[in-house]
Amino acid sequence: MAYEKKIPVDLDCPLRLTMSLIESKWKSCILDELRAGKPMRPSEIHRCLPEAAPRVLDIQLKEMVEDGLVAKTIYPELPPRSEYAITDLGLSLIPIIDRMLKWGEEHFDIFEKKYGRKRSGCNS
Amino acid sequence: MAYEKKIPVDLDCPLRLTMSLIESKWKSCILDELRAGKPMRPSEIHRCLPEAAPRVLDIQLKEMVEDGLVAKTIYPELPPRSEYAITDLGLSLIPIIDRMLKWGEEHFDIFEKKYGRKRSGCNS
DNA sequence: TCATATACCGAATATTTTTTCGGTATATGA
DNA sequence: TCATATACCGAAAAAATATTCGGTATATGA
Repeated sequence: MAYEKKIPVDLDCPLRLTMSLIESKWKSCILDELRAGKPMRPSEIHRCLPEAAPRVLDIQLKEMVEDGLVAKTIYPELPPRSEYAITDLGLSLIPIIDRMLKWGEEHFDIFEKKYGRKRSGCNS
Repeated sequence: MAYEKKIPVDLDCPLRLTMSLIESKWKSCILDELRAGKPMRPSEIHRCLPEAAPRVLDIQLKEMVEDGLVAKTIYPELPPRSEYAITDLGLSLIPIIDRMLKWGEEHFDIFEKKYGRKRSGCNS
């Protein structure tokens, strides 16, 4: 099968474990989108994270389901409909996401000055 | 030059900014090693993180210096000696590292059961 | 009829990250 | 003398990740 992670998560140490669950480019943003608890359709998530290629979101959502951070519901309709919702486990990561968000806001200027302007991407 | 990141950090959103500073495989572990404030020599860090290839630590330390998370002192001696110490900026990330560490400890069992045993790596 | 939207997947490509290997130079102790 | 340790770097290979493209199937509305 394509796109299978060799080692699903890193069990080397607790820190690496946590990191490995969220370090893929868009996972933290996905959690941030789902944090409110409202289930979202993939297309909705895509629209919120326009910088991310849809395929990557597919893959990362799938991994997050596998890891138990997100739950998927498929509605047997046509055209197809499915929804992703944050789980309790995923929710327990939100305080971490929050701190990172806050840290990023507080220190944005330093890095913008240092490495240039540009700004678009995810709407946090 | 080899091993230069195309985009030093991700300025798309505050969350990605923070993530991009620490998402490389060993950066969070390096911060965790340096958190106490005691400057460490590269060889010392290597010994604490035996799973990491020395070259990677070199590279990631260099990036962290560039990003301002870590400060480097070179002593003009022979054989060469240098030390890396966490900066105030790096220190401000420690609460995040801490939460991730704690989360990892609290949820280790789930993932160990799910994805297998194995345990070595960094000594947190 | 035809473009659009839906969710998802495989394959190929591109990019990034990590790792391995070899080399610089010099001091120390066996 | 010789292996070892020190810090660091470049190049190349390997591995992991991200991206792009095209395809499945079907309902809706123009």
